[in-house]
Amino acid sequence: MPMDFQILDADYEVINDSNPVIRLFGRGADGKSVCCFVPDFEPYFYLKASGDLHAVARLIKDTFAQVKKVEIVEKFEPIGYQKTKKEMLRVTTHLPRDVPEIRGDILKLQEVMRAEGKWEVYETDILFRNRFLIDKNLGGMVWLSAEGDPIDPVKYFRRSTSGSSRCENFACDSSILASGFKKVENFTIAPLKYLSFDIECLPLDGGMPSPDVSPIVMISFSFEPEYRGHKTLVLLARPAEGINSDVLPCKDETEMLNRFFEIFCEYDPDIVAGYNHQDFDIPYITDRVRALVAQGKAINPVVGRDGSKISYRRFGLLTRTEMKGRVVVDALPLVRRAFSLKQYTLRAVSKELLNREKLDVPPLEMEEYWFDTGEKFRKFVDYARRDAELALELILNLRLLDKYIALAQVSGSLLQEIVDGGQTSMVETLLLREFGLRDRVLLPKPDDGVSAERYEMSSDLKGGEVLEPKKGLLENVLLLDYKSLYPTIMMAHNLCYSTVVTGDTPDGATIKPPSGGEFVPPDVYKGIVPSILEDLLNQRSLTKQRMRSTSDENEYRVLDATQLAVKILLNSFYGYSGYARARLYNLTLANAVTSFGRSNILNTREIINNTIRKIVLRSGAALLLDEAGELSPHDKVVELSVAYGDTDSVFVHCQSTMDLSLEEVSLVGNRLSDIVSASLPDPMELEFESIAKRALLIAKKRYALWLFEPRNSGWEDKIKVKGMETVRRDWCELTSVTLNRVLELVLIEGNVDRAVEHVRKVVNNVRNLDPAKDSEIIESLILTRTLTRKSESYKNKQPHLTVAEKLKERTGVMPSIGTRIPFVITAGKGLFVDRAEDPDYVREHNIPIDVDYYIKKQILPPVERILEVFGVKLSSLDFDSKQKGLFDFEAKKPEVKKQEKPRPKKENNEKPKEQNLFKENGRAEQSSLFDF
DNA sequence: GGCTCTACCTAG
DNA sequence: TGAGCTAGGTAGAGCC
Repeated sequence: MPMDFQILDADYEVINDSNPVIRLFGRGADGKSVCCFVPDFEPYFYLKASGDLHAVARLIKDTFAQVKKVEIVEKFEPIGYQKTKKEMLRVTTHLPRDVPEIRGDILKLQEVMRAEGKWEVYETDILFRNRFLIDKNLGGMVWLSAEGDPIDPVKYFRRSTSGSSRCENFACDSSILASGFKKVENFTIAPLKYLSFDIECLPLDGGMPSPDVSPIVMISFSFEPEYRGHKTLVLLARPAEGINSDVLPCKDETEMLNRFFEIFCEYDPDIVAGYNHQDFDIPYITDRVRALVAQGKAINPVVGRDGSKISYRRFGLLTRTEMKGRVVVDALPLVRRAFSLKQYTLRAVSKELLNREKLDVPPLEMEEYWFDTGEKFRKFVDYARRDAELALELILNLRLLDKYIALAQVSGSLLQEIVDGGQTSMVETLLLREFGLRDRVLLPKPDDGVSAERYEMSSDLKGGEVLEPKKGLLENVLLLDYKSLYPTIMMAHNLCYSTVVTGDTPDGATIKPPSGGEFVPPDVYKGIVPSILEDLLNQRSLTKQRMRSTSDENEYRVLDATQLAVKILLNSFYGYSGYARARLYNLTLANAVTSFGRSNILNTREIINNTIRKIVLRSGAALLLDEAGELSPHDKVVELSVAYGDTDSVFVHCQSTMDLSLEEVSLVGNRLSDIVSASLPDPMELEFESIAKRALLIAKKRYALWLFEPRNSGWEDKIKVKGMETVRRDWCELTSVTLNRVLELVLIEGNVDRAVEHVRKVVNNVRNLDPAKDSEIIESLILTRTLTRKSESYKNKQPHLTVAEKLKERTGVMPSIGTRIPFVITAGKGLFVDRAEDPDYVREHNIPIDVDYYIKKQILPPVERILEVFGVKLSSLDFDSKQKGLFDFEAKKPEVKKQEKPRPKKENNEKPKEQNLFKENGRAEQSSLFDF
């Protein structure tokens, strides 16, 4: 009977020291965990040699015992348009590890052969499991239907010396030896099992615990679905009585650890979650087990589905863990990537995203709590439990994995690689597959020297064009943008590694980008990357189509994640081409893409400003001047000018002597989109996005819009802020709240007077700040900045570095690189960097705040940048001088009624990245402090 | 006050 | 945040 399962992980095992067997781990539709063994797949790579290839082939076979066979094949080289394929050698080895072993030495045969030219090896650094997945057109989270007989992995591996000890603990529900398999289309996700865990250590003197000496005293679990009726479970490293049922007291730490591994394997999770467990808990457990074993304790730390033990590897600062057959998912980096927050402590994240409180036990009192027998002990246990719960809730409630699962499916990379890494592995997987199908070989990864050289060169890569904004407050601004600009440029102009002219000269005309270089047109050779992009684009529209027709909520979510994943992949190829560590790096290509982009946006501006110039609105139609002919008094003439644009967007200012309704402005928007799109090569398209009733343009990459978007038969409005201090995390909340209010008053109510009045009040309140009374006010004065490097690598002092070093002095623990450090500026003399202080410390010690700094450096400059558009001067804001009536900005009432007050509630899965003033919960809270 | 440099964060 | 890219604004600090 065929077995259907979703591929979670893959690797290989060597049988009899001679035959590699692929192992595919997965979860079946029936809920069973599966290991599927696939024999008979062989490792190989390519060699470009010169001279008599038959002789070279013989020499290779004679020289290397690792080589199983050598064949002559016809292949294109990786980069450049080529008229014909070249003969190359495909070298098959016995074992996967033979490939890296001989790839260097094989090149030395060139001397032996006294051959001309330069020999090269290709595809020598592809992991065997990936080679298999790529060649068989499989991939991570793909559904597979496998035929074959059930086997006992223990017996199967008995012949193998390397695998025998491990497979004793083989942990899959079923194993089969595949005789055949095929990919299955299935838009559901297997019933995955999620487990998260968290450890508590007893540090010495409240400092950082060290695995050599500091014991693990508790391990908490959270399960989805339940484990034997438990949603959570807390293991204790000591006996205890009178504790509820979700607690498992053990004799000692060793017994607790053994129970941990037993429960772990019995539960058999697919997803192993935690918060920062990749960097902390897993390495700690690994080292602690090693320390205990060294003391003669017996611990069997199995976590892998194949019976492998817990382990980790450090690459510099980065830690990687692997649990065979499972996927290790650390919620911390996922939350970081998905949400722009001021801090990423579990406490801050839970509060912000789950609206859940983390419980707390002060580090210095942990010992006291642990040895307590009453309330404190129970608190400690609940605290541990809560942390495991929160980690799992983050992943499940926020659906953090959906996107990654879809990315795995669309790109063909394994889920673990995608969760751990960036775009590189996905792009390379797609490239390898497509290059293979088109008989083109791929380069190995460049070594560090080559990457460094390329890195120097990358200054030769120019990016997008940013148009100078028409600064000030504008009414009726159309927002148009190019849908997937760079991918569509690559498709439209056939830009690819395989079409760039580097050697062979094509017959006929070529495509010449503004940046230089030449590319062959698609009828000469259709580019590989453009083909991949085309497939992705088609896949996206098919997915969207299916979304419209499905009524199944789960399927809808999977499809939505899929179309998002496709979009991400579409946009990854350009970046890869200019990435110094890419297998395929080509600045001619990368520059061609951006240069077409730049000339495109400039052309667009030219067309709108000088070719179209005006649109005539007449009986529900938007006409060009030519089409309109003679004008009548009923016509509305709209004058167009591009007010701003950045890379792929254009803001068009619509001016008329008469009032314009949103519907009328839309007519113009649709017409512009049609005209400009028609002038572009397929599939490039300028889309009409939305209308800004008012737009405040401050500088390049800094603006605020009062946006209207069509929503079933009506309009939905919101404020969108880009680049300004309200969306920047290195400004305090008081700044963003104040600025948001100012923007709201100016953009929606058009009332500059009230904005000025508001700022005055805020300034006054800060001036008269009484920190003893308003200790919580400090909250809104906290700035945060990321610690980006080691102390010694900073050339200048930095406020957050000052604070980080103070923290190290006080607690003994230096915050790690990548942490966002909160700080406030305290009163005193001297440089401001020296007056940065930890907010908690300030609160505890009642240290006065530098009120002047907050007024002069935090509130006024950003506010002034906005208000100076209306002629308001800074001096009028700081003092209670009476400066009313100087400016009289009379706002026209918007002709479309604003949507009624109740705004959509902030949902948990909504990214706070995009600021919406009305959702700013800060406003209501702050109003008692600053806004009366 | 203007200029240069470092540092950070954001737009796209 | 040790692996996609560039463009660009603003601040602090040191220098003239």
